[in-house]
Amino acid sequence: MKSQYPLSEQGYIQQLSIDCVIFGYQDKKLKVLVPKLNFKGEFFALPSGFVYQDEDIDDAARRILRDRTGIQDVYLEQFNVTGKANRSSKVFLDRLIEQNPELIAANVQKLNETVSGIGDYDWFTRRFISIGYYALVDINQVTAQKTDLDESIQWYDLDNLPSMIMDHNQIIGDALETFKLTLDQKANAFHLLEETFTMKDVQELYETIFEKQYARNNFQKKILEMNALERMEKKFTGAANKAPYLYRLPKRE
Amino acid sequence: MKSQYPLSEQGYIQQLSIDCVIFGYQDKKLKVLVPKLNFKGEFFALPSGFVYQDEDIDDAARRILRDRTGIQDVYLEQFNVTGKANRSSKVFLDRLIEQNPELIAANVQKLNETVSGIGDYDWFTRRFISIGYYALVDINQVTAQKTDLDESIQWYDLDNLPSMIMDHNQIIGDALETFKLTLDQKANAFHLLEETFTMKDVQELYETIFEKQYARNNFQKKILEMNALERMEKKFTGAANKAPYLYRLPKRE
DNA sequence: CCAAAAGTGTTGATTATACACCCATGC
DNA sequence: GCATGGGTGTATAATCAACACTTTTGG
Repeated sequence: MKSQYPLSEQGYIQQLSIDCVIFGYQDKKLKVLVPKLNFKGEFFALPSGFVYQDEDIDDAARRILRDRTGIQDVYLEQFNVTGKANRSSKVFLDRLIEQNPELIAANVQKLNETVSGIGDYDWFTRRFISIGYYALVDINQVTAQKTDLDESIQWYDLDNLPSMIMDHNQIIGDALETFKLTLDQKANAFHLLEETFTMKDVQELYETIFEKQYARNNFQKKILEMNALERMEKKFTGAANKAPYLYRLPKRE
Repeated sequence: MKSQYPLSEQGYIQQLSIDCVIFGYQDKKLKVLVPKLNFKGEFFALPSGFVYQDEDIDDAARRILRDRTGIQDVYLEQFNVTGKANRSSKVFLDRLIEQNPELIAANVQKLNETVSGIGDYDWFTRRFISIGYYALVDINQVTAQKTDLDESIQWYDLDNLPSMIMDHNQIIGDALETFKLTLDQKANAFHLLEETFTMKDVQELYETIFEKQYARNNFQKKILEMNALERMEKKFTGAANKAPYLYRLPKRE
């Protein structure tokens, strides 16, 4: 996926980037998958990328997720566009170079090997319009893999995010806001759970997302009345109590 | 606002356009302001434009509205991004040229005088990502003015729109859908009315938008409970009945 | 004083929340 | 049988829609 050529010659649409906010859920916590860039200094950046000339923007978002995190076939929603005139990664890149002075050395080959190689400085520091996507993934099903670009890629609790480059913290906030605001409408929170799940799982998820408690029986009614779930066989856990039903999203054809 | 230079040299962001859907309301009908292009043939196109390098996308949308329709200071909302790989105006432009063969004549000066001058054919027929904005305007306050680019600019009933170029009919549909879906949340429908209005005006507006009837008293309660309106003095119409209160949106500071 | 339309209060239905009960499960 | 947690039914509260009544206005 990497290229010897500078970004400006790889057939991308100019000045347009896609930023992906990947939400996961575990232990009653909402989490975001955040890569840490493989440079000296603390540089956390959302999985981002550009759009090929012959590629739908939705496909670009999926490709970026796949290449950067190893995650395939996830639920995706576009949530907004950030387009301030002064929005560029110049401040971030200059700070990065300052802390990684070897990058300006005449090691041209190495520069071009890194995707954000400083050979692309001019291209990269132009003003960028960013289309934001959020993804909802089953954190257990997915094993995020870092690329050469990343020193690490890790899940962070939503209330304990690292300080990120540019406006990426802001973008995460916008993604969360849109997710919560449209959740009832889209009924998409289930994508954060495993393929099958109990009603208790759903309730705990909702309680985490909206930060409030629900009554067990009424919650069950509300969810089932959406007719969005398929009831499966019971789940025998070995515990000394009635086995709960399992549910899943109906197979999409 | 026009330029002798081709579009590619005017400092726009490449392959990024803004399309504006301007909603108005009159005689219990929702309307959209649609310019008809000043060429032979029936070419209806949303007011569209591009984003300058040093310009916020929101500002660009406002500028496009102002330059193309004469409308200033309107309520604007970004609603989505259309980014299919095969999205370009090539089909439309070729049809336009076919019906306007004089455009390919060697009259270079005239070509460059028109904003969509065919001198820009290559630039213009590239794939474009479109950011959609919808505007809500007071149809009485606003007198749309056509530019040289337009043969006419006219309000069309939403249920009687002309067949438009590219995916512009689709974009209008998306704009309307988002408007309706977020209306309660944003409480922004009032921007379609005059500066002051009666509760009956509001009710008729809502009945038009949602295509259903409301009970007068309950509707009044619902609207007032939003606390979004300021009650003014009464409106004496001369009719032999109780004068209704006037309302307005509180002055924004 | 009357007709017309606006404003507001009151009732009834619907829906949402709280409470209660029963059921399955493994020890 | 009993403790535990799940499923479902019922009562209560709150919300929303329907009805009724009063007020204002100009003739």
